[in-house]
Amino acid sequence: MNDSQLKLENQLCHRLYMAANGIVRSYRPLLEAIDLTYPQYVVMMAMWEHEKLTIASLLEKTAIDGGAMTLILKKMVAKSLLDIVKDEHDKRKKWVTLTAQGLQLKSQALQIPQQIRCCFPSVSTEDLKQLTQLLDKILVDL
Amino acid sequence: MNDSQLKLENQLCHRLYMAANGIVRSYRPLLEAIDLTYPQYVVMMAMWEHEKLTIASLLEKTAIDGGAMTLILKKMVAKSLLDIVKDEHDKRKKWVTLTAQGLQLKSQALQIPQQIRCCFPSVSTEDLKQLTQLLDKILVDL
DNA sequence: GGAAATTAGTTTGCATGCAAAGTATATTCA
DNA sequence: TGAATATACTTTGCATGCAAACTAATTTCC
Repeated sequence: MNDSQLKLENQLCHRLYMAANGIVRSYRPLLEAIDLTYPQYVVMMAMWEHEKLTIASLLEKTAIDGGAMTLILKKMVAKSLLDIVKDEHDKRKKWVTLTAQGLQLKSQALQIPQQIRCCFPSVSTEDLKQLTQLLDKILVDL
Repeated sequence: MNDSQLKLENQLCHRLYMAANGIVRSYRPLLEAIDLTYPQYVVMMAMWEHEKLTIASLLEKTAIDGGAMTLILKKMVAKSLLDIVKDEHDKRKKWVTLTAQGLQLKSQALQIPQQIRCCFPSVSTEDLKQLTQLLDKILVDL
C-alpha cells in the first residue's frame, strides 16, 4: 500500500487551503483601508457589477454561505453601503442595491486588483490564465 | 478606467475560495466515516508522516491557525487519537504523538485519496501536476 | 380550492481562521 | 546575574463556513 498518497505535500487540497487563506490574508491590509472584510469585498464586487440582485442570486454568484450572508449584509446595511428592500410581488424575495456611498466606494477599490498582483511576482499573466482554467475544471465537478 | 478587473469572474482569489471550500466539502462525507473534520485530517496526515512533532512544527506543516490548533488538538486528545506531553528540558514545548488508535486510523484513511480523485473526473493527472506547480508559485510569494 | 411541496431567507450550534493579548519558560546581553 | 527579549502555547473576541432546523410566502397539483 502506497501511503505517499497520504503525505501532506501531495494533497492538492492542502495547497489550495494554504493558497486561498494566504491570498485572503494578502488582501486584508488593502481591504482594511476601505473598511471591508474579504467576503464583504466579494459582495461589493458582485453589486458593482450588477447594481441590483436578490439575496438568492447574490448567494449564487458569491458562493458565500447563506447563514453568513445574512450577517454580512446586515453589517453592510449598517455601514450604509447597501440597501435591502422586499419585493412587492413576491414577499419572500429581497432586493439588494448599492447606496450612493456603496457605489462611490468602487473608485477606491479600483486599484486593488493591481496592488494584489504586485504581491505575487512569481505568478505571471500566463500562470494566472492557466490557473484559472485548471480551477474551473475543479469547479465544474463540484 | 477598466473595471473588468473588479469583476468577480476575473478574481483568481474567488476561484481559489470556491475551489478550496468545495473540495473540503467533498471530503466531508469521507471524513465523517472516520469521525474527523478536515483540519483534524490534516493534523493526522502530518502525524502519520512524522510520528512525533512539537506543536510549533505541526503548525508550520499544516498552516493551521495557532489558536484553532489548541482546540483541535484538545478534541483529538479527547478522542484518544493523540497524546501530548511536555518536553522535559524546555517546558514551553509540547510533543504530539500518535496513540495506537491514531496510528490504526491510518489504514482506514488510506483509501481516501483515490476516493477523492473520483469526485473530480474533469481533473487529469497532468492537470493535477500543473495545478500543484502553479499553486506553489503562489505559496512562495506568501 | 386547499393540502403538499417548493422557494427565499433567517436562525442556531458548532468548527475553524485570524489578530492580538496573555502566560510561562528560555535565552541574550549588557 | 538580572533585565530585556524571544519563544512556545493558550486565550479571547470577532468573522465566517457549514449543516440543519425554522419561518413565511408561493407554487403545484390532485
